[in-house]
Amino acid sequence: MPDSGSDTLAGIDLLAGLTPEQLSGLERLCRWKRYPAREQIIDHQSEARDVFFIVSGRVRVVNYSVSGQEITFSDLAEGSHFGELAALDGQPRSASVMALSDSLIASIPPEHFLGMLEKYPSVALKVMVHLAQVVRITTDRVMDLSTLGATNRVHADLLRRAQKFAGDGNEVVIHPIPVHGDIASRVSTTRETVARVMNDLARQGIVERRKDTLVIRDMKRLQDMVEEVRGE
Amino acid sequence: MPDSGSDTLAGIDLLAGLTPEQLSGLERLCRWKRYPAREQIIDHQSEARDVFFIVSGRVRVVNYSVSGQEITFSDLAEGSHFGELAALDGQPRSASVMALSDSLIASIPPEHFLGMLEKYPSVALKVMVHLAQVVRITTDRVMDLSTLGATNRVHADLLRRAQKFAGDGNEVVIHPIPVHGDIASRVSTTRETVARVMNDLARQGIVERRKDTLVIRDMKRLQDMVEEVRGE
DNA sequence: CCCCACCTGTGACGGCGGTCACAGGAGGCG
DNA sequence: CGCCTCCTGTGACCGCCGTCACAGGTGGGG
Repeated sequence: MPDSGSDTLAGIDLLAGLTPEQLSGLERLCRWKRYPAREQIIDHQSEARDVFFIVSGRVRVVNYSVSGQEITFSDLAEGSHFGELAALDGQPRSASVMALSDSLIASIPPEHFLGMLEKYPSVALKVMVHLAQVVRITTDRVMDLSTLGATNRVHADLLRRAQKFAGDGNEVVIHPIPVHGDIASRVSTTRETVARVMNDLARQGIVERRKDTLVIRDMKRLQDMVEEVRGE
Repeated sequence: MPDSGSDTLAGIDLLAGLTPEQLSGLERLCRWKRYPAREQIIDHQSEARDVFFIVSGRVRVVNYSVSGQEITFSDLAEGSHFGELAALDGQPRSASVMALSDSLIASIPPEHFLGMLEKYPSVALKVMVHLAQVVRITTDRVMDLSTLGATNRVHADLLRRAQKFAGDGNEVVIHPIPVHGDIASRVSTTRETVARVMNDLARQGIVERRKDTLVIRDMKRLQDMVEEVRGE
C-alpha cells in the first residue's frame, strides 16, 4: 500500500528495498511538481531526459497520429514510473504522457538516474524486469493488431479489464464504466465500433450495463470468444 | 568487426568492454551449439530461461497465430543476443526463434546471466539500453499498425530497409532482394498485397527490380509517400 | 535438360469496419 | 430549470485489402 498522502518516494515500486536514508538522498535530487488532470507531463519527441515517479495520481501514456487519432499505450498508477527510455538511450521521448487525475510527480535528472542504477544494483534489476514486461505487453499488442479483427480486439480488451477485477465467480463487476472512446484508443478502432460490439455482447447476455458499473455476466463465454478467434 | 571465425564471445556486443579473462570465464559457463538453417532455437511458450549469444549466423524472431499466419518481429545478426526476457522475469518465452542460416549459438543459464549482470554493471547497462530500443521499435510498430494502411506499411518497411543501405544519393541499392513473403510477415499483410505495391512503385519509377538487387531510384519520393500519410 | 520447388504477378469478389450524420440520454452548473 | 457538454446508439455507404485461384518465371539438382 503506497503512502498516498506523504510527499516521499517510499511508495515507488522501483525503489522498494532501499533504506529510508537512501530514499531521502534520492528525494533531494528530485524536482517535485503537481500536475492538474489533463495536463501534459511529457511531450512526444521532446528532448528532456528526466525520469518520473508517480507519487500520487494517475497518468496516461499516449501518442497521436497527425490526423489526431489517439493511441493509448498504458495507464500508470501511483507507485509507477516512466520516462526511463530517453534517460537510458538518449533518444527523444517515445511518447507523450498526461495526467489523468491531479498528480504529484517527482522527476530525477538522467545523470542521477544512471548513477542510481550503478549504485543500487537491485534497482537496476527492477528496471530490467520492468522493461521486459513492457516488451511483452507491446509485442502481444502487435500480435493482436496483426491477427485479430477490431471486434475481437474489443473482446480481448474487455476480458483483460475484467481479469483485473476478477473474483473467482463467472461474474465480474467493472467499475467505473470504461468510456467507449478510451477502449477504442487502446485497441485502435473507433468509438462507434466499440459501441456496436458492447451492444452485441449485451444482447447476448454476456455483459450488462448498469448505472455506473459494467457487469460481465458470463466470463467463460467471453473468454471462449477471444480464444476461439486467436486460434482460428 | 566480430571475430566471425573464432568460437569465442569476443564479438558479442553486449559483452564488449569485458576483458579476455572475463570473457573466457563466461565462455566456460556457456553451452555451445550449431543450428542448421531453419532449425528452431526457442519455442514460444516453452519454459527454458537461457540467454543466447549469436556467435555466427543469423536468426529470426517470429510468432505464429494458430491460423498459421507468421509475424516476424526481428532478424538478428552475429554479435547480437536474445532470450533475455524469460531470464529476467521468469515468464515463458515470448516468441519463437529460428536460425536463418547455419549458426553457432552460445547459451548461458539464467542464474549465470543474472550473476553476470550483478558482477558487470556495464553489461547490465547495455541490457537496459538494448531493451529500451526494443520497446521503441515495438511501439513504433504499434503506431504503424494502428494508423497506416497495409499499402503504406509496405512503403514504410521498404524505406527502413533502404535506409540501412543508404549512401547519400537519392538512389539506394538493396541486396539481396527481400522476398515478398518476408516483407508481408514483417508488416502484417499478405504476399499478394506486397506484390501489388511493389509493382505500383515500379510503374511510378520509384523502384526498379534488377537481377538480384532492388534499386530505389527516388528515395525522396518514397520518403514523402510515407511521411505524407503518417501526417494525414 | 527437364522437373519441381519456390517465387512473383494479377484478376474477381466480398466482407469488415471506418466514416459521416444524426438522434437521444445524462449530468453539472449558472 | 434549461442549456451545454460529453457520452452513447445506429443506420447508410463504400473502400481497402484479405482470400482464392491461377498463370507464369527462375534456378538448381538429378
